[in-house]
Amino acid sequence: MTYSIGEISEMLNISISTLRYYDKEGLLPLVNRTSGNIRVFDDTDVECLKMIECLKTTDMPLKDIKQFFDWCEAGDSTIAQRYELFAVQKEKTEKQIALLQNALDRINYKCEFYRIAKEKGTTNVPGLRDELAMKFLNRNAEHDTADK
Amino acid sequence: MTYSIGEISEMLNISISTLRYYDKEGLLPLVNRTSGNIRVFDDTDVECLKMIECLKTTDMPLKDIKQFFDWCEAGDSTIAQRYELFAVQKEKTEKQIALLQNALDRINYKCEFYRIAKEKGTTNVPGLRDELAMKFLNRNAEHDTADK
DNA sequence: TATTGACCTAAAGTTAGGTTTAGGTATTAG
DNA sequence: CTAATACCTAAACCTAACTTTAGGTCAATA
Repeated sequence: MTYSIGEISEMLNISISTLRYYDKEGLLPLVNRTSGNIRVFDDTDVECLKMIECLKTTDMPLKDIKQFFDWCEAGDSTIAQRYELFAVQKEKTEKQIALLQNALDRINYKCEFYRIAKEKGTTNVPGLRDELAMKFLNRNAEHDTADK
Repeated sequence: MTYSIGEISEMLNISISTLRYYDKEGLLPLVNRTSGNIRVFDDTDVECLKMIECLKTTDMPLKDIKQFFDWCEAGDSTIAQRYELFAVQKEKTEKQIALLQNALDRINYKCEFYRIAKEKGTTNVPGLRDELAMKFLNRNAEHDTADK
């Protein structure tokens, strides 16, 4: 199966200009062209793009993704580097998930805090501590006092 | 307890120039100054900065973080908006974690693939499929054929 | 008193990862 | 044959989030 750039754009939800940008940056070294210079994508190009999306999700910079594809092109002599790249990315991604989980816990606490504050009509809820909200409350109280 | 910008920078591992940038962008509306115009941070400023770090982890843009602090300053009339902000961010973060987990699964597969490829000295490992590696193998094979 | 180190501002510069624009080519439907 | 649509390149532009630079102030120390 082959696809035009427009079809790939629809399939993978990547804008046409982004696909061309990736190509220009050397991230799609295997894309063929017609005699009329038009890009022809096949299923393995789709695999490449899915790998790009996967690595981009983990915040790998495009230049590192390109490095990976360059190593792929270079052949079996670069297997160790490629292994290393994924081993490092695995570590980074696990850390990133842990950080996000931590952030999510704090956000859940805030959700709960504001859910109750919404019910009560005030952030000054006895028994529910929120340093940040308290700071603003105190600041506003000082203002009010100063105003008098 | 109060802290200088340098102490805060060390404590939270945020560069001094970034702290000043946040202040300039209005993300630290509550930081006091000495008579000599020097910033004096207190523990609630530390809380603010931790909240900024938390939200930044979840990829919230600084302008949205500023919006949150602006709502905090505005007082109880913005509780519903603040609740909504955290509810939305909770959803986004859960999705982001799921995406990352998915990417991690693929990366783990790649690690395993390259661990074995490293052992065997080739990516052409029978029984272990890797579309991407195969593409490069085939391409190189075509090259070799064309070269003859 | 002089120097050192930490602080200040404003403004320019940087980087990644695109998008937009301008001008042109290729393919297909009527 | 021609008009519409999809494709092409090169180069300029854009945005977020910083960082760097240049020129100056403040505070403690020798």
